[in-house]
Amino acid sequence: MKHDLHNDRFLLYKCIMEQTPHILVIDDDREIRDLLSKFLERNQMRVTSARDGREARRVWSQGHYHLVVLDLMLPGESGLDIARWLRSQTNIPIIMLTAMGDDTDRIIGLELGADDYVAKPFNPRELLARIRAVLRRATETQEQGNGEVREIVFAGWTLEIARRRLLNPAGVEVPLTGGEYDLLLALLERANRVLTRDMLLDLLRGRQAGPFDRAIDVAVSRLRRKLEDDGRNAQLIKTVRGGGYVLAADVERR
Amino acid sequence: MKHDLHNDRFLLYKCIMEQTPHILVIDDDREIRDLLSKFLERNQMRVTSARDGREARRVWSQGHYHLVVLDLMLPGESGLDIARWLRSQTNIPIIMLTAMGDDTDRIIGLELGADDYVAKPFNPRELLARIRAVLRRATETQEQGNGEVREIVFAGWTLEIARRRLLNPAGVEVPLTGGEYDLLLALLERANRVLTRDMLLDLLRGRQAGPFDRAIDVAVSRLRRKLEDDGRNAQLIKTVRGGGYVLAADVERR
DNA sequence: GGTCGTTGTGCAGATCGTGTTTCATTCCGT
DNA sequence: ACGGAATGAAACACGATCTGCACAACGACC
Repeated sequence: MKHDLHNDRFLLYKCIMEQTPHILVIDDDREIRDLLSKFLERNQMRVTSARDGREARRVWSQGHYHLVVLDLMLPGESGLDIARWLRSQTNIPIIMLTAMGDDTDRIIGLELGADDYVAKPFNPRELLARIRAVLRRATETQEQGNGEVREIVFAGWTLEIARRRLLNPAGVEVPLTGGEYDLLLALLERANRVLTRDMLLDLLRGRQAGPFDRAIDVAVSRLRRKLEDDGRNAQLIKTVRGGGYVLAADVERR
Repeated sequence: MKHDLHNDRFLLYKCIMEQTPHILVIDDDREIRDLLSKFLERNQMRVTSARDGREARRVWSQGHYHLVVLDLMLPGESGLDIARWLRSQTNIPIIMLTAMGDDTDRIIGLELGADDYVAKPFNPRELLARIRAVLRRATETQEQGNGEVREIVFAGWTLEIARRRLLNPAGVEVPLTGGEYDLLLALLERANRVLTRDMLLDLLRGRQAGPFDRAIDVAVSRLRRKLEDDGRNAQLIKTVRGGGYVLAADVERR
């Protein structure tokens, strides 16, 4: 599912800026808890797990969570009870793990206020997708009027975050590829600080630089052309020989 | 995020200042009433329900509502009668629940001034999305002074909400299928923001994308053709490679 | 049961983005 | 100056992604 690559990047960015989402997994099966921890953590989420209601409540009181993954079938206290208890505390999003893909379960789950449910046995990737969808819905509705950064202005240019596009000083759109946008954003966010190729590569692609890796150079070159910033006597993106690149300009966040 | 104290206070504040939307659900099926109450309430809405016209009128006179969800098929007094009666009282937004594919009902309902309709059996999330959309339209224009949004104008085209139809710049109707209308509305409502396929699928069908899901692509393609917006150099619906689609145009709500 | 309209899937081809290669140019220490 | 290392930029190549078409599936309506 390559097509949500940019969304992944966006999530990554948000994680760094705000806080990576923190998931509470409640399941009695140790294997599942471990599997989920590993898997979700590999996908930029923090995970805490609990084996039953008692542990869940204890853990709950000690941390802040963004979403709960809850097994409906627990020994002792039922998952439904835990859901009810959670609901009495907050309106945190809940994803239920149910036994059968039965519609009855779904209705019950939704009545109790689950935001989604996943049938067991489940595919971790599917659960991840649903977690993301639920988190997205949760944040989308709340950050309507929120004072987020909408655009970044520098040297007459404007980068619109929501639309992922760049306007030149005359206000005309200059089309950027995904990679170019990411690079520019990375530079702007650390304006006036030198970024090594390693850092940029790690930031943008999450990989290490090979021995003769010119990827960043080329990306910078292409971005410079679009910014009408000639490479030899570049004004905006200055190269630091043996060091990396700096975006040299006053930036204003709005 | 939602569950922390700060945000709870904020929500509380919002509730008091703006009033959480108050929904009146009119349906004879007890299960549906309960399901909707639970589901909507945990999505920050107040819900009152009535099982028939008599109860609806009684409840109506005792409270103040922002939107009505109305089942068309009621025993005794028809849903259409209730809609007519509601219309004689106010211009409160109405969302109709219709039996699957009953086109006649749909037409009548829309002519009576329903703001949207949802086919039964429905996905609660889809209904929620539509409720939010209708409420958003209603309040947005209220703030601008005059009444409800009747149509959305963009790049010369006009989308008539009440009649669910599209007029080209010359004023001629271009017939849209249900899915095409929904897609266009979803794009218009978030104009100039990138929507991933996941989001669109979630918004339109309440489901998540499979690994080779081409549904959205095709839908966009077909919509583009009707909008005379050639795929390769599309002006209205731009594709964001690896990201999704954006409707790029100034939109005016009336 | 047949037909039509709508929506999803598979496939082939076109397009676009990005890394690599290559070579010219610049920088800097010697 | 000279030469090696670093950088800029054009050309190329490959893969990922998008589009359009044809067809299949599905349900509604007659």
